[in-house]
Amino acid sequence: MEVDDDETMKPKNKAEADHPKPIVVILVGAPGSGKSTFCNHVMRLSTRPWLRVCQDTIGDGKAGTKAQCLTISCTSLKDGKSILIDRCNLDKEQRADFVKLKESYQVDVHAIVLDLPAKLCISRSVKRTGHEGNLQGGKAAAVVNRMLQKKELPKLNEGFTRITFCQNENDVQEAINTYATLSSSDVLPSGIFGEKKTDTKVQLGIMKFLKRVDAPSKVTSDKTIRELSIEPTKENHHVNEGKEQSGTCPLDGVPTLAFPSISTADFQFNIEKASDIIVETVEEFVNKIGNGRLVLVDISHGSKILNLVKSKAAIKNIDPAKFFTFVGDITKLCSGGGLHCNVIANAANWRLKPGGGGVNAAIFDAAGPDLDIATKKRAGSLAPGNAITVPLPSRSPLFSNQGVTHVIHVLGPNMNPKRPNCLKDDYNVGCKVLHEAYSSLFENFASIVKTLDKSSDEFSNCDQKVSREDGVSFNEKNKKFKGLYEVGASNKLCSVDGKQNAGNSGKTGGSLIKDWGSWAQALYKIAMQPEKHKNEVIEVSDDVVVLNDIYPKAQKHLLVVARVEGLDRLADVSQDHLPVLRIMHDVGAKWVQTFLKENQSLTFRLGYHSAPSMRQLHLHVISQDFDSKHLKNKKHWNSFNSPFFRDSVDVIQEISEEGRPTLNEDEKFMSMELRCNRCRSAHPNIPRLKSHLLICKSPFPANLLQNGRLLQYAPNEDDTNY
DNA sequence: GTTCTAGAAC
DNA sequence: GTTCTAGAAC
Repeated sequence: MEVDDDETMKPKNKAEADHPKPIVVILVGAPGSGKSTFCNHVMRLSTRPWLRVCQDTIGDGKAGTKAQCLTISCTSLKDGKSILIDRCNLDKEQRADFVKLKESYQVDVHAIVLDLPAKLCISRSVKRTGHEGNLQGGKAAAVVNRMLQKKELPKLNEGFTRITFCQNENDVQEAINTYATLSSSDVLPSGIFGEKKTDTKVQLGIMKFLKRVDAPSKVTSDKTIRELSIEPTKENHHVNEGKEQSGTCPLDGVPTLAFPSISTADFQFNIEKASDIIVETVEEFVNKIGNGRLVLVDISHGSKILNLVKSKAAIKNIDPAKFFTFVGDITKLCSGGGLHCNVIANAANWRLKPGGGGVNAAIFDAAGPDLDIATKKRAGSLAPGNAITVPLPSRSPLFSNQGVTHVIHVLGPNMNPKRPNCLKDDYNVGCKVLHEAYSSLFENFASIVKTLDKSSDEFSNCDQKVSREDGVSFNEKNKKFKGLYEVGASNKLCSVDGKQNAGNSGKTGGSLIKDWGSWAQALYKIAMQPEKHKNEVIEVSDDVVVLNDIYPKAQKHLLVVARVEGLDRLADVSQDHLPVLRIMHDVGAKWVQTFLKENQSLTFRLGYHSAPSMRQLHLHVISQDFDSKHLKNKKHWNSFNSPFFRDSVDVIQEISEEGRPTLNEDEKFMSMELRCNRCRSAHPNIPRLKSHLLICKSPFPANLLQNGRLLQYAPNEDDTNY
């Protein structure tokens, strides 16, 4: 791909050169940060017509109002003059009206953030005399301090096309040079420049969730910051190789789809036609993606497709907050460009295979082998004009480093005779297929946004911050409990008089005493006297009683309770109990078949809690949707979705082979991070997990699919009509 | 097991 | 200010 060495882009046609677009540059900085100096330097050196709009002097040399600043800004933009908004603009609200000029006048709006040390601003303010804003001397310190407290750094989603952060004099000088040398016809690339990764405001909760409670300690040098910016010069790419920063992308809470131009590279689709289709389809979908936004990304500064799309989108008046173009590497938008995109589109090949060069190779490469595996689970191929969403496993570097939760593979039409399914020059079909491809892509994204909307207005925290690999070894046994287990096992069949000691029954003849609270006796009482609990019991036999869990943790949640006196919990089980365990399993499995006849989409798991809260051995028969208002906390989740839950089939096998079951009683299982039982993605809290569960359609992990641990609908040949 | 609630997190 | 967690009481 073509890469411009020059940061600026020259106009692509004569019309553009004849009518250069003015730009709005909003200075953001405390008093004393050097805003006026910045403006003066730029205006002195620049050949472009500029107007400095300074609220301190706008009223005939005296302080004026924001409205006056806006009026004069409008007039200047109409005259083709670029403007420098020289006021503090420290919070979003102060800037908003000026950012809106972008829509009214179809101009780029840039921010220059003079984020210099407070001390410096104060000392300059204190020292200076004759300041336009009458802010000097002793009171300056207090004012600057107060203003800095409510400082809100600008973000792209406010509507800025470009933001430059300056944290020291060198940064300022560089920004002055950039703007001073900007001719009337030059256009600066979009994006965030010069942002210090260490200053990124990452919420503590998120860091904690990532198990990176310590704030990032690595201070990046100024040079490094530039390398991490989105400027994709060859040199930068080389230097920056393998140096992505992880988890430090600003979280602005907006679901964002980054997508490359489909079919215009290797598939040689006409760029002019492609740009029309992109803009048309974006226009069609921009109001169907909720609070989401679409970003067309290209790695090259001089990208023709980006420029074409940008200008056509402006003509169509597409909301620039909902759709914009971005120069950067689509696999490094967060770490390299400061733009968090939770979803990225891949210009895939029909086999959905890695490699081949271009975006496809880059994305598969950056995502690691997990993307290939996850893709294969979804589909083996893709037809032109289609798109398919693949949730990215959380261990993928693209997930952990860039916050990408989904990759949408898209296949566009091919016009290249050297590639499969070439349409030759049939643009009638080609345009239709490309439109379909983008439609399908945006539909996929819309459905992701929809599900995220359900979960929270603070979307970004949900999936993006998930990154850590499991820190807990599932097979690790807890020594303390293993010891207790052995005592329990040695006391097998030790009878307990529950009636005599209802509140404190336990094992005698050993040191292990299990103190069952009075509230923990309910199942025991029902198992012993089911006739007294006819309303609760749905099946009773000599060996078991079956009842609905009164606080079901899923759509279907039954308990099969053993009617063996003294068999309080799994720790009490020995080979002597194998028959009753098998009966419990069979009864559970029979109920599953009943439920599956009603609802074929359910999946069930049968198992025991390693350390139950309720007395009397009971088998949980639970559907795997976990769609229940009673599932409220981490313990609820982990008791069914960590090694704490022991599958009935495994328990039976272990007892048969080793004489006793493995217990995973350790409290650590209850505090494990909340991971989806299907796709294994981690979630920060129960509400977010539950929102995710409602939409996750991933297949169950391999370990659950083995040994009959999961019970699912299997069509019976007798039931078929053919 | 749940409910209640303080206080932490957002 | 609201949401969420986690510990105590039952």
